Amino acid sequence: MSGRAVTISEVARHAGVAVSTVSYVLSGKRAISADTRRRVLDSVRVLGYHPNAGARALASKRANVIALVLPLRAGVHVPVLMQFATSVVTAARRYDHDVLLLTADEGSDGLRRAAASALVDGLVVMDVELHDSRVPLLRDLAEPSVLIGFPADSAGLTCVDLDFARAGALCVEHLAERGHREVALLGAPSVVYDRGTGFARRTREGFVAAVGETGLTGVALPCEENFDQVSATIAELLDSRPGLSGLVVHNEAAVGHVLGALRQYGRRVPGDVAVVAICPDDIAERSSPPLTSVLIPAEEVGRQAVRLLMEKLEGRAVPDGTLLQPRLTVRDST
Amino acid sequence: MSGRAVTISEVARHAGVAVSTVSYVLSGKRAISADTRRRVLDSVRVLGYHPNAGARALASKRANVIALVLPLRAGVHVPVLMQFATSVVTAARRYDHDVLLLTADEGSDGLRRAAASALVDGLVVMDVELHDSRVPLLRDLAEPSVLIGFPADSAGLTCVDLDFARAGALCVEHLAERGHREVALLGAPSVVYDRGTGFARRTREGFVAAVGETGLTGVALPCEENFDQVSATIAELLDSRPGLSGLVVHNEAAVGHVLGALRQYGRRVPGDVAVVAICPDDIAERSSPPLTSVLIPAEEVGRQAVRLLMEKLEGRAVPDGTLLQPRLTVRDST
DNA sequence: ACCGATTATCGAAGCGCTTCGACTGAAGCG
DNA sequence: CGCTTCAGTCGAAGCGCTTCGATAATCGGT
Repeated sequence: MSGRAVTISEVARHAGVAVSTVSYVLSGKRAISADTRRRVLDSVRVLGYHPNAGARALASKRANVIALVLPLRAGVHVPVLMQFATSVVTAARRYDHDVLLLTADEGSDGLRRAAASALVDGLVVMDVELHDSRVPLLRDLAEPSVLIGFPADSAGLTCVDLDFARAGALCVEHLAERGHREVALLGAPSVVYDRGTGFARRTREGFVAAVGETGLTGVALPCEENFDQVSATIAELLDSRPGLSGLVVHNEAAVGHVLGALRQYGRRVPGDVAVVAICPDDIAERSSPPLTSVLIPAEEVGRQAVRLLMEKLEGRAVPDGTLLQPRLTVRDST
Repeated sequence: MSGRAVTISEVARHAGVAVSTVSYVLSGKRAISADTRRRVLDSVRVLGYHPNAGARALASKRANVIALVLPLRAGVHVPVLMQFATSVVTAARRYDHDVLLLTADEGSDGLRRAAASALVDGLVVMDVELHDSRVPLLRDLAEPSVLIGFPADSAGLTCVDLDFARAGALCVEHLAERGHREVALLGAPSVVYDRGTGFARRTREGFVAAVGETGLTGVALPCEENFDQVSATIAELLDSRPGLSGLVVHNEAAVGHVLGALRQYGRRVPGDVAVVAICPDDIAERSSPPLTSVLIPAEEVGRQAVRLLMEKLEGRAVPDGTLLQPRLTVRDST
């Protein structure tokens, strides 16, 4: 129950200086003598001063808050989302910014409101689809934004993402190196492709292209997320392609089921079928056997997104697209 | 690229009224004639006016923002966390509030900073442990807060949660009704119990108590989250307790593995072993067979937390503890 | 020892909003 | 019919901060 909040003028009085001097000590925007600085900082500490965010925002026209816009869709793997979110928050704090959480269900209006009311200085928009309704708005919003994911037309926007095409290709190349000749991709549920979700489609494209380039045989299939359907898909696959010996799984919710189904049909991993997953490390590690995988570098994507946004807030120019290179970790499944 | 933001005085000029009149139209705090109201609202629409959040916060001493404090711990199931988060955001928006995301890694300082700088009007703190270091701070913060989860000593705090003890008991009662005499609880990883996580311990207590009351035989075991360890635990369990026919699983990450292990050892569900899970519906539904389950009503918990916080912000008194009653959905596993 | 440049500090003017008190005219009342 | 009452509106005073320009005080250079 601290009483009324301490204001800058109380700090000034306590330190025996002008209000503006306190402000300059705290912001560092003008030279202040070492002696004065110390006295002011002491007073700040003694009184427990915290600048009032609203007043600061009003006077400086900077809220020091960025918006994080999350999707609320089926088929996006939530833990990965959460990794993005926490890395965005952590990164933002390093730039002395806070994060306001906006969810997609308020739609574009939510973005417009937050931006127009100067609640936030900029936006990080997650899980952008190929034809995303928020994109036109972002394009002509006064506030800068950074997208995680690439829309079909990314002109005039700043986007960051893992290079999913490369990730898909990397998996194929790894399997090819291991001597596999016939491979398959089990991807997202079909609804995700239909919706035009960039990362799913791009992974598939990368997979297909790499299959061509390496001279392998391969199919890419969507993959639902319940055990029975996964099991049926696997059964059909094993049946129709007896030469199949390599599997790429790009579906966090289904990897466990895939392994279960293979076990069910008596296929050993990696003896009979090698499996590469595109998923977070913890999932790969707690599977049996631990899976060779390409992880989504959520932490880095979030960090880069914030860094780019901060650069834009400073008025600096930034590259339009940033594609992070995937890395494959070999474990026991290939 | 909307130019400079529209201010209330531009709206006032456009509508031919005083600034204060516009303010009263928008807030409804004084009577305004129907005619004036219409003119003002028209101007607001035409000009695309959005009140400046900082100015509003400064003048009214209300930011209309609440903080959502998320944990960043292992062993908490992330999708459930996310459900909480989105329901908090959605609920807050219905009260015309936004949500600032704070993560636990900033610790208590983060809470203090957000509160002291008047960035937020109140806090919702998720996943509170029995002995949570944030609790003392919350207790004497000027800003109201609501906890999701119960600390050991909840005096002077407002807490909401699912009644996990009841949830554990409910599972046992259901198995007893189905005629099972010997049951087991597979809970969280042991680290979660050691940490003093309320929901894990309370579920176990409820389970144990109900086993006693119904006259069944039962054990409660922690459960790690990788397949091989789950498989070993199940093997040992089946081996040491041949009469075992009912399983309660309170571990979202492990349910899939549990079913896989039972399949591996030739046990049919529910023929040989009945399984009840405490987990979100989507996990229960996409398992094979679909699991009888008690779900964590994340949506309702979040909504209630926000409601309670809003009541406190209005200065109304609220109950200290709110326990939500669990409901069991019968599916194909029992 | 005087001058322009520098350095350190102050005072005051807002930033855009809410809210209080005051004012006006019309309605209600005996 | 003069008086209160009240609905409807206005003007102005802040809210706590940043920032601009001004003012002293200090300094090296000559």
